[in-house]
Amino acid sequence: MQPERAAVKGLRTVEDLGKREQAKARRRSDIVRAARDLIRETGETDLSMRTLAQRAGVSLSTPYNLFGSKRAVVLAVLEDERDFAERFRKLDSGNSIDRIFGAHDLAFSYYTSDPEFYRTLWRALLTTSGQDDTGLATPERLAQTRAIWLGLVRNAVRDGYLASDIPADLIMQSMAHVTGGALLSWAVGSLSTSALTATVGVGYALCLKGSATLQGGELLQARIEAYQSKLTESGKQVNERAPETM
Amino acid sequence: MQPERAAVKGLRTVEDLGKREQAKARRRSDIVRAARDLIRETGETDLSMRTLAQRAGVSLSTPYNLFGSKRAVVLAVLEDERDFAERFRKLDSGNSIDRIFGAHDLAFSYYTSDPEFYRTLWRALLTTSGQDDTGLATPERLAQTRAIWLGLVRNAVRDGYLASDIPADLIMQSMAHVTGGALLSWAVGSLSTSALTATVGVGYALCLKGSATLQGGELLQARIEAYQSKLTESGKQVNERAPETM
DNA sequence: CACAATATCAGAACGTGTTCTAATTTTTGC
DNA sequence: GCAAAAATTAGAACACGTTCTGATATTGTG
Repeated sequence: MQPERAAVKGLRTVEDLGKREQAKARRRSDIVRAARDLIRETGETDLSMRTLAQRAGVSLSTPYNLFGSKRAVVLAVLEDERDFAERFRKLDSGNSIDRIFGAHDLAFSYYTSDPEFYRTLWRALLTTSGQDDTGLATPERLAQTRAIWLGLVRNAVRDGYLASDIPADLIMQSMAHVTGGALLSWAVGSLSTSALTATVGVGYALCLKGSATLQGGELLQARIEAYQSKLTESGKQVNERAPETM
Repeated sequence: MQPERAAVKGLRTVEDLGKREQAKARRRSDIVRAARDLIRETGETDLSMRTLAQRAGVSLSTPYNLFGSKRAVVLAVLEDERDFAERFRKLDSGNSIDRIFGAHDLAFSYYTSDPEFYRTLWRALLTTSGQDDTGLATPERLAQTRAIWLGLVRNAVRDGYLASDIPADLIMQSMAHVTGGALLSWAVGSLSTSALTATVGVGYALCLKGSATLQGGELLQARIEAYQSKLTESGKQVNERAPETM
């Protein structure tokens, strides 16, 4: 609302927000950076708002003024870290099925490349009570990733890999739930990092194969078998526990 | 360990555990009952360990002695409430595909019949830190439900509804993750109670259809369309938000 | 420059899950 | 019965997320 008011008064442009807003932005990024560094350093030790404020050189009240809750801070860290949309645009390999799983591998490469970090992040998101309206992601991020994945699935339909009898929305929603369930199991420790990507990949492939044409079915079957061999491979080292829900 | 020691000394049978163990069992059930009643009454107001102890007529330390954590108490409430395995045995309708979705409807009827109660329960499970080994369910319960669902899927394979090229374990795991993701979305409030059962049903059907034979594919397609109409029906009243993860 | 608005600050405070200590009660084993 | 063992108890304590209050500095406006 501030920029709007400023625009009405004709004193400031959107780029130059005045010293007040500049200082706020600086503090905001200080806090996010401090949170990220703290998680990276202490790892499993969950970051507390008091140590966070101290590290950011800021009062305990300030994060609450600027973000509203610890959950919001963690969310900001998550979005600051993941430039998924940008990196996503750079990948255009193979057919529309390949591109779906390319996006999947890209998305989960964040988690598998730094498991401690993202596990702590996820755990912090789950632990802090969601009494405010914020869910597990920012509305903007939600809309963005939703649009991306919906486009991917629709392209697969367009290219004749998926039949059009089942709405792309439903398929995408099931895939999203597979993601959520797997990440939940992973966050609580009952799904190993080495099995994470492949497990979700199998889930995606199954959901998609449910509405696949003959042509798409072959590609998806190959995907499933590839992920399956990865699973048996990693399953030898780590004794896998059963999934949590049902 | 105690009953084992008693059996060695030959003083007590398994049924008669001595007054000490009897009193412990009584306190245990008192605490579980008090927790259940408190959630049922106060609903959204999360139950605190102090009010719980007071309600159960017990010290604050006792729940920690007998259960170990708040999470464990909530877990006990959940298991005390759901006699799924018993009620499951009583349903034997139609073919093996029908039976899968019968079990699904039964399982989720718990949630939809008393949403406030189970939402609070789930939220308490998520919120309390899982630093101990307990996940989202007791190991025994986990093994039990896992065996049930694995049997259901394997029966569908046996009856020729599903091909055997994809292991039943993988299919079941994907279904479990659909469940977990949907329940997570539901717990944080981004999936409405009216859409819960149908949404998960579609996810199940998609996962299964991914490895279905022609015969099974038709049954599953019918399921999907039935759930789909339920979703558009309930979607008119409630404005649905997008799923959280991905 | 001076006044008003705004934001941060230090710090206390509340309620939470959890742990700990010392005292007390209850059961067990002989 | 009596001593030992085991469990519960009251209560303080700790760290946490969050909120609130009043003081203090910083910025915008005339």
